[in-house]
Amino acid sequence: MKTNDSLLGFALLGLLLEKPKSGYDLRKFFAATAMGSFSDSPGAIYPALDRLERQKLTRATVETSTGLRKRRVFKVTARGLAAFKAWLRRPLTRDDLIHRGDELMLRFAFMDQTLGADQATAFLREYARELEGYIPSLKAYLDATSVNMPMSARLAFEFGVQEHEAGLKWARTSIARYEQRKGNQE
Amino acid sequence: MKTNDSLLGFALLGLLLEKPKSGYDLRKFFAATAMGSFSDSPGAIYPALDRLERQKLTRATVETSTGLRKRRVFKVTARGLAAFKAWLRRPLTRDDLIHRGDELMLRFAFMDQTLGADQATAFLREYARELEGYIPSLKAYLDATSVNMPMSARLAFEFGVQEHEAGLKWARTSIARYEQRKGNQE
DNA sequence: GTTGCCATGTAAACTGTTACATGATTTC
DNA sequence: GAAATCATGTAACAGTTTACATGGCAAC
Repeated sequence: MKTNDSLLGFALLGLLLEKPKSGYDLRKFFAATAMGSFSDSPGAIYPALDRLERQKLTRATVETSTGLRKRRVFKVTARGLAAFKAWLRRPLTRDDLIHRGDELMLRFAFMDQTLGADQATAFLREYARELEGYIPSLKAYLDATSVNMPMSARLAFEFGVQEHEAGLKWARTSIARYEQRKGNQE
Repeated sequence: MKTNDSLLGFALLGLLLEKPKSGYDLRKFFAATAMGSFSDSPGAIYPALDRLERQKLTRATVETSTGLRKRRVFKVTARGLAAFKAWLRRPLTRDDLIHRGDELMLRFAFMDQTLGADQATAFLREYARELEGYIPSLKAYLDATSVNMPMSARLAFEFGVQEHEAGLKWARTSIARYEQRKGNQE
């Protein structure tokens, strides 16, 4: 079921799940919100929409009613929803932590909407646990190798460590917020 | 002097400036250190080295002496050093902050070595100042739009804000460290 | 009747991924 | 002489950027 390796495809699916949209709507959305780091260029979005449709993850219907030029409005199919959920549920690896932090955040952002709060909380716990293992090993590596680095190189490396530490802190307070909300609802 | 838009090209220049190396050396380095998020695949590195050479930013000399298979060892030319410095000195824009954080860190990592501590400190000050302007506007945007977001989407957005706050904190302590070192040397 | 916005699309160039191919030399 | 390691490279494919092209309608 390996859809498409491009983050853009999943971002589009997630946005289309909320409500069917045209390519132009999506472009405007990306231009307005600077979400993730997706470009609003037609040369990226229209081909990506074509790919989704070829894989039958979306289906387009042409609107002429609106008076303006014809719009192609895309809806996510059942197959598309399944592929999207499979993406959200992928196991979290250390490699994701190191090389695909953006993708993890994108997945999490859509999780509440699509899988519910419990799954979102479980994801945060997994994320935190993985960081708890990774950060010490990264620090050990830094200590071992940074001795003869120029100062700015060492500081840049430390920045990387601190980013992960900020991520861990964020995950913990986020878990607490989910639990708090759950407590209030009962 | 617009070299090459690929970060990899600049990363290679920076590493070659420290000491001339072969493609294989560079691959091993990327494999061992997971620096930035550069791949150690030959399909990325050898073509990138070819590009640098075509632009006369590096020059290769073939070694046969080592006994093994011939190595192509790359040296940065004067032109290459100039292009590299121009890259390091590019003005820092808000767009860099939002979309090219990795590139800024890579530039900073090489700064001490190539431009000296004073320029590196100046860069940190610019970075901090730009963040001081950007973070409040990002928070205002978050407050305005997050009201009707699902919780996980709002949290993902907050993560983005907190990453920038961690960056600001990092920049301030890094400036202090440069100043401290300068004080000690005098 | 020209400017501007809505809305779609395409073509060329560049970069990176994956996977394969090759040649030489040391080690067992 | 088989396997491992050193070292270089290429071919096919996917995705993005940039820039251009087009067409209809609205407003002035």
